[in-house]
Amino acid sequence: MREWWNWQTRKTKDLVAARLWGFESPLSHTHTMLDLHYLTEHFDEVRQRTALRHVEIDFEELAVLLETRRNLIFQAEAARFEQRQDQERIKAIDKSSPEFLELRNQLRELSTRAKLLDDQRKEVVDTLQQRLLYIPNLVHQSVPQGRDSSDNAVIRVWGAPRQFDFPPRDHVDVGELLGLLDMDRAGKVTGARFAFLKGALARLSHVLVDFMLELHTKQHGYLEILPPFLVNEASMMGTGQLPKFREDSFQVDSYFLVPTAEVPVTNYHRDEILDEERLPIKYVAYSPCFRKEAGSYGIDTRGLIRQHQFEKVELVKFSHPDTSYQELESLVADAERVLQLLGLPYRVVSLCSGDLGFSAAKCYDLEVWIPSQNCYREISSCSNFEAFQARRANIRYRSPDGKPQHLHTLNGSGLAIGRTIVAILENYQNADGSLTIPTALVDRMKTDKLVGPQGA
RNA sequence: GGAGGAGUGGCCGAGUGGUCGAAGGCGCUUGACUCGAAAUCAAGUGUGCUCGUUUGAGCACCGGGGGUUCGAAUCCCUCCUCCUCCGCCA
Repeated sequence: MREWWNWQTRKTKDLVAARLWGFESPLSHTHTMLDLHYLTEHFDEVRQRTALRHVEIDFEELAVLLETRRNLIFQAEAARFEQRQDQERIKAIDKSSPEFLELRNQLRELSTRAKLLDDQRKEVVDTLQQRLLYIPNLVHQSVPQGRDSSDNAVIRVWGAPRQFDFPPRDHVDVGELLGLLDMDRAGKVTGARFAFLKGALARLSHVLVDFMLELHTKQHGYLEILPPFLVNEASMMGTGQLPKFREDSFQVDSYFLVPTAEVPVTNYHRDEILDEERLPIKYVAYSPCFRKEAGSYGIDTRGLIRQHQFEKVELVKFSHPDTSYQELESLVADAERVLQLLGLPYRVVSLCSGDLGFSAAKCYDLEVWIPSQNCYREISSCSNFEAFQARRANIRYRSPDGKPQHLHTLNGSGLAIGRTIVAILENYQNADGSLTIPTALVDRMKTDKLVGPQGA
C-alpha cells in the first residue's frame, strides 16, 4: 500500500500537474489494471491476449522489471530483518556505555543500506506500476478477433430501416427547417462541436432523459443517482481514463469534466468493500458528458453526432464475478429496450479485439439506423470491465466465508441523448419537413407532431 | 476565502519514541449450553507483498508524501480530506 507508485514523477507534464493540484497520489493503493500475480504466472498468455488488440507493449522490459522487483523486495526485506534484530539488542544496552555508541554507529550504516535498497525497490515498483497502467484489459474469449471496426460481429438486428418515398434529409436540415436547431450560433458563442437546441427540440432532450430514467428505474430495477459533473484525478484513474487519455479530457483547476457518468458513478464505491448479498448493484445516472474528441478532426464535423458536450443516461452495474457476463447481456437488453420503445431500427455488434476500448474485456455496441448516412451508427456502448476498473478503483466485495475480492464493473449508455435526437429527427421526419413524435413520447411531449418553422 | 478541530483495523474507539499490527467494545466465525432461538461463556477474526511443496517464516501498512532518530501510530515539515464557526453565493 505504501509503496504505491508515484507514476507522475516519471512524466514532467504529470509532475507539474501534481504540484499544481496539490496531490501526491491519485490513487490510494497499489492496484493496477492487471493482477500482478496473474501477470507473473501467465506471462505468455497475457502477451498473446494483449497482441489481439494490436497495441505495442514492451513485454521484454516488463519481464525484466518483474524479476528485478522480486529480487529487490527480497534483498530489502533481508536488510530490514537484520536491522530489526540489532535494534532488539541495542534496546537492552546502557545508553551511556561505549558499546551503545559502537552499536549505534553500526546500526546507522545498516539503516542507510536498508533505506537505499528500499528506495531502489520503490523505484522499480514505481516503474512497473507505471508500465502496467498502460496495458489494456485482457479480452474475453468470446470476443471476435480482428483489427478494426470492419471485423466487428453483428449479433442481431432489430427493426427494418424505413423506406422513404422522398430523399431523407439529415438531422441538421430537419432540425434547422423546424427552426429548433442552431449550429451556427453555437459556433459563434462557443465553437465547433457545440449546438443550441430550442423550443420543442430542447424539450425533447429532457423528455428523453426522463423517459429513459423512468424506464430503467421502474422496469429494470436501477437506482437513479445524480452524480457530480466534475471529478478528481483519482476517479479518472479508477475507471481508466487516466493516465492514457488525458488529452481527451477537459479540466477545470484540479477537476475533470466528466466524459461520462460512468466515472463518478463507478467511483462512488471506490475503496469500499461491499457485502456480497448486495450484488448486483445497479445505478442509472443522467449527466452531461464532455470530451475533447482529440484525434477525430474531420470526422462527423456536421451536426450532433460528435459534440464536445452531450447528454447521456448511463447504466452502471457492480456485479459478482461469477455472473458478470449474464449481467452484461441483461444490461444490453435494458439499453435495447429504449430503442425498441422509440421504434428506432438498430443492430447489436460485438466489438472485435482490435476495436475494443482500453478498459473493456468485452463490449457490445448498439448501432441505430441513420437514414441520411444509410448506415448504422453507435448510440450505446455496453461493456464488461471484469476486475480491471475494480482493481484500479479498489472496489471489492466480501463473501461471508471468504476474503475481500475485486468485483466486476459494467456499464452502458441507455442511451446517448444527442444521438437519440439525431435518430428521431432522421427516422421520424416527413416529406413536408414536419416531425412525427414517437408514440412512446407523445404524452410527455404533449404533441404527436412538430411542424416548422417555429421560433426565431 | 478567514479561524479552529480531527483523520487509527468491517465499524466505534484507546494509544504522545522501542514492550503496538496496535487495548477495549461492536460486528462476524466456530465451539459449549438449548428441542430450537435469545442470552451467557470460550476461542478465533485486518490488508498487501516476499520466501517456502506443506506446517510456516519474514517485510510493509495507524489519511498521502517527505524528514528527524539506532528505532515513529507517537516528534517535525508538507499535501489531501472531513467537521465546526465566520464571510460570500445559486
